[in-house]
Amino acid sequence: MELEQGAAILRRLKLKVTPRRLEIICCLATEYSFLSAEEVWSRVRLRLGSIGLPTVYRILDELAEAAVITRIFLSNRKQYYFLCSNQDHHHHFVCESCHRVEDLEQCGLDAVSREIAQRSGGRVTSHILQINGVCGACCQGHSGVAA
Amino acid sequence: MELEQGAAILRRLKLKVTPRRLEIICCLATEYSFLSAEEVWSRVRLRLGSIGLPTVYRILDELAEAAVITRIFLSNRKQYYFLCSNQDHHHHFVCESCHRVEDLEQCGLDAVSREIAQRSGGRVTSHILQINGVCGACCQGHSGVAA
DNA sequence: CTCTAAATGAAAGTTACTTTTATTTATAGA
DNA sequence: TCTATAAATAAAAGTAACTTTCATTTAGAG
Repeated sequence: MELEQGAAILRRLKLKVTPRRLEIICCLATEYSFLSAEEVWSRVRLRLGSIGLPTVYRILDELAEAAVITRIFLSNRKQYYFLCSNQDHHHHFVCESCHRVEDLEQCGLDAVSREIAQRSGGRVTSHILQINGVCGACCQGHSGVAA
Repeated sequence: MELEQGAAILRRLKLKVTPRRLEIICCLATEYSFLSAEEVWSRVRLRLGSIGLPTVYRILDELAEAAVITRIFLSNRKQYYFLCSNQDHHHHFVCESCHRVEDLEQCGLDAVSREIAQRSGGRVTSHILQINGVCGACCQGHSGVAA
């Protein structure tokens, strides 16, 4: 992702365009795997020289709240993040071995939202759909990374 | 849920049938809301007299790993748990206001598993599908509980 | 250029679990 | 029923993933 694309995202969110935010967006955009906050921290420190871990947490949280990046749920209680260039609404297949993320076809949950609204008068605000497994490469014996 | 049903679940999992495990299963079975570990702890303490919090965590984790109970994901980083008497594979609509959980129709993700296997040779091990929103009662102005 | 609100760093704090170890208990087998 | 033993539990201490606070810096509007 070009810097200008990151800047455009930040302007759309009415966030100031700062070097830290740009680096974090670029860092995630060049990864095919989901990353923990600490992993993002160590990567962007290489390029920025110094950045505080609370800043990383704050920026990741902003981006996740704005749905620019996706939270990945693992059974440990760490949060992981992934930025997908595909901006249509869709979901992910997450490899538990190498942490690579693949796109899935668009989800069919609009019907579910309508069902809930009609059945009980409720309102859907968000949903989580994440498929976990082991990707093709890892199934064929490539070693993954530690969770 | 009767005690004997809880005992049957534990025997199926090859876990010893202990008063703590039975109380935790019964506690969750009589709730229409998802509960945190601390909430489970305070409820079962009323009936057991005393139980350690690590025991609660261990038992909840065992039951969640065995898919007897469902983990609920919120944006805070606490884990929540829900026991659904419906033992068919299905998913939940979670009210962010009152923490009540409603069943959804059976999910259509078998096709997704097949797609992944065919496309890349990967293997699906589990998935998370959770719909968040505000239930009918809460939309109509009933006050919920604090998250 | 200046001003102001937003962003950041550093340090300390919080909390949701987790580990460890000694003790107790469910239960399989005698 | 009794006993042995492996599993379960309690209590206390520990860990780690964030989070808060507050002083300083900086982006961006005017």
